Amino acid sequence: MNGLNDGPSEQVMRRQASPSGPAESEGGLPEQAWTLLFELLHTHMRNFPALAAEFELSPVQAHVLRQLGEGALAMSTLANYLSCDASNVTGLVDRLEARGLVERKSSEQDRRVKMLVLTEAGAELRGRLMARLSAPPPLIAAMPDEDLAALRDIMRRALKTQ
Amino acid sequence: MNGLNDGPSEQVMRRQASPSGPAESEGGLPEQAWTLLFELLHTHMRNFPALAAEFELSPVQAHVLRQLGEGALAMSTLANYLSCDASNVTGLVDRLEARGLVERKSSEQDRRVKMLVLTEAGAELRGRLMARLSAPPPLIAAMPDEDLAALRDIMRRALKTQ
DNA sequence: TATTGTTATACTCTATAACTATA
DNA sequence: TATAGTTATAGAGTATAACAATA
Repeated sequence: MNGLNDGPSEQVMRRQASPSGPAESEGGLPEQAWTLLFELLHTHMRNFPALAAEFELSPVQAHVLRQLGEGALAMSTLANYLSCDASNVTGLVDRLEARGLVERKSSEQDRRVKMLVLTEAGAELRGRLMARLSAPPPLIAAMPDEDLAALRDIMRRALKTQ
Repeated sequence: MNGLNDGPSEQVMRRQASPSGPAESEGGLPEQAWTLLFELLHTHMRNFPALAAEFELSPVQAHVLRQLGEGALAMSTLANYLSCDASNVTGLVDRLEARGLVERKSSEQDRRVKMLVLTEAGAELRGRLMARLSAPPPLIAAMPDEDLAALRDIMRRALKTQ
């Protein structure tokens, strides 16, 4: 188990929206919209370790599995993706390899490079992880269809323009 | 420095949208909308350690400062908020206290409890951190006003209903 | 010479378990 | 007895620095 208190024994002291950001009414339109998204975002970030722990993965390991689904990746590319030093990736991959989730394959073109690929077990675990990650959180699930469609269209445009 | 490669010496190998989730067209409206938001979310999550490092904070320390801005918090409440064991909070607060950012104050009502408050320096740092966190990311900043207003209104409704 | 990955070392974050001081 | 916080210990994530193999 990882990243969680077991019991619901706590006095929760729930807070209203925006426990952190500036008043939502401040700033221009981008700030107003972002401040609200920020809420959802940080709630999700807070829950991510617990979500990864459901699969007995650390948050970083979950990121690695997520990324590795796209195909083979050089260790250095992974280090870059994770914004961490290459020396970390060695240990990170050691542990994933020990669990039989990934494999190192030496590159033929450049024998310094080691490519990472998911094992069958790794791909299976990744599939379950991705399904879990892709399940809309309650706040999204509760939205009316009209808002969901608008949100989808807005995000489609934004990601396309990017 | 923390959580970052220094140079832009890497071959970036950028990917298109959705490096992870299921096809965006799958599922119902909630899944479609969520899959797109998911993209933005994980990009933000990936950058969070680097962002915290700009203030020489670990990601967790940044979360603590963010949360502590709302007022005094018992150590146990903070542990609950962070979804971590109480024993971690001791060390976490030790380090923040050593840097002069927070203070422990014994509660008068229950002398077992220690309340955490920001010092003046802590409040100042938190202010700069929050300003940085609240700055809309490029993807949001580039949205047309019409989409921003719609997004804001949708999120307002969602957070209110919650 | 420069780059890829490893090893060595040190610090932070995390968990569990045993302890203390209060309640 | 139960709870809030600490201490002790161990494993994982992170950084820097030095290194081997390869380019």
